[in-house]
Amino acid sequence: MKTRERILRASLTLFNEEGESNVSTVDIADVLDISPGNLYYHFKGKEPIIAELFDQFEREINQVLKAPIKKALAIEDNWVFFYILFEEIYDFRFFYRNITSLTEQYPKLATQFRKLIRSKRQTIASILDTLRKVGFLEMTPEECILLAERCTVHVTYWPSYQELVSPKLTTGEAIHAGVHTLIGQIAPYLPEGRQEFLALIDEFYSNTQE
Amino acid sequence: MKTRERILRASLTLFNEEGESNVSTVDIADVLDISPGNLYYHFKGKEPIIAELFDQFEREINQVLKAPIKKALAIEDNWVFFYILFEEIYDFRFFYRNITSLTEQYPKLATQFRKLIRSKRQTIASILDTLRKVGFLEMTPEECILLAERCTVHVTYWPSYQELVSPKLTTGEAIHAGVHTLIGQIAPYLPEGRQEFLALIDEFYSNTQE
DNA sequence: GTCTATATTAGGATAGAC
DNA sequence: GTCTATCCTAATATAGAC
Repeated sequence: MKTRERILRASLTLFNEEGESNVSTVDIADVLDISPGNLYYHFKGKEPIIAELFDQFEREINQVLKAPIKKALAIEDNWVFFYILFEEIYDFRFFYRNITSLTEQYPKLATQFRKLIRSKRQTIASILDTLRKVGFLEMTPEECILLAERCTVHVTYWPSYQELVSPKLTTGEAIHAGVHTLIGQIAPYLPEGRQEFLALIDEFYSNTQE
Repeated sequence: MKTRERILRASLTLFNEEGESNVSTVDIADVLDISPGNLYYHFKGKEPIIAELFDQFEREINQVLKAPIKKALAIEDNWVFFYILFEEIYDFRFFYRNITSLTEQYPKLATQFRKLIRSKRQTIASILDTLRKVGFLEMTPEECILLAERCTVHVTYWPSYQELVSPKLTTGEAIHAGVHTLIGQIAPYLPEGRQEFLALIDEFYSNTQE
């Protein structure tokens, strides 16, 4: 693998594990056994590294976001959609752990992040709206918009919350808990059988663990 | 006002406005027109300042949290409760803007913050449970617990979300939007009339603006 | 209590040899 | 492309005079 690519990978790992602000250019060079000078030959500093990582994240998440729009969704597809969305976020979770300080330090990120969140909200809203129109969910269009916004907050901040209150969970457990809580948010709009619905999602999770 | 107290006030303002990591001890000394040496006479650095600010926040928020438990609640009292809770959080919002990096840098904070969030969840859960028991909300005890957790995530991260997606809102507008969205989360468990319920909260807000 | 002056350190960044 | 050496800067922290 080329040095440039190795720097990106190592940075992502370190940022996720230690938090971006706790990782210096020297730290990155250290784990790669290259000199700081070498690192600076490839990237002028942390900022361009982060910018490139974000571009990569943006591309991947946009793949995820545009997938469900294509087809009318079966219910289980939605669960899968949220699992994949959370997994993607976990892969680049350092962006979410400290959104505010990152966007303060790298103003370009603020614009990109805002745009990303808007896309997420938009996608979630159209999924919910589809489910509403086919009668699977019983709600007004206004409620649908509010719900989409709450779901957006949820997918954006759940990983941070989880890490704060239960730092010992594995990623898989944290993601499942996130999806479960998210679905719990949608369940009350089912015309009936919301308990059964929540049980189904747990069953689904158990199956994926085998 | 004593210098020690002035340092605390100025630090809180600066932290809220600029973000904790963007404020140095020299910055704090500057706005107060005192020397960095003088600041270090009163506090050994930013850490003890932050620790003392958090203690203060903890005391105040605990006042807020234990209030609603005392009495059976009228519905409007709950709105007021959430307004006050959000206001308190906004007063010390720098803690919430970057929970993760703060708790990484000051590990003591992590423990305290976790405890605080547990109290919040506990209080919200008992409010909801009361409303459930009197039949105002229709849900199982399990749903009640899930809802309390979602509400906790919401009050914890809403300010950050709001600041990210709509940085131009005034504090008052942001808080109202936060309460509105929060109530929207509870509304679906009303046996009936959830639209009217949401309209009520807006009306309530308009009244407070006069 | 408060100041000035200074020490220390860590991180970001570059020049020039290989 | 990579290294070594070095510089610059900002932030933390302390010593000692007033």
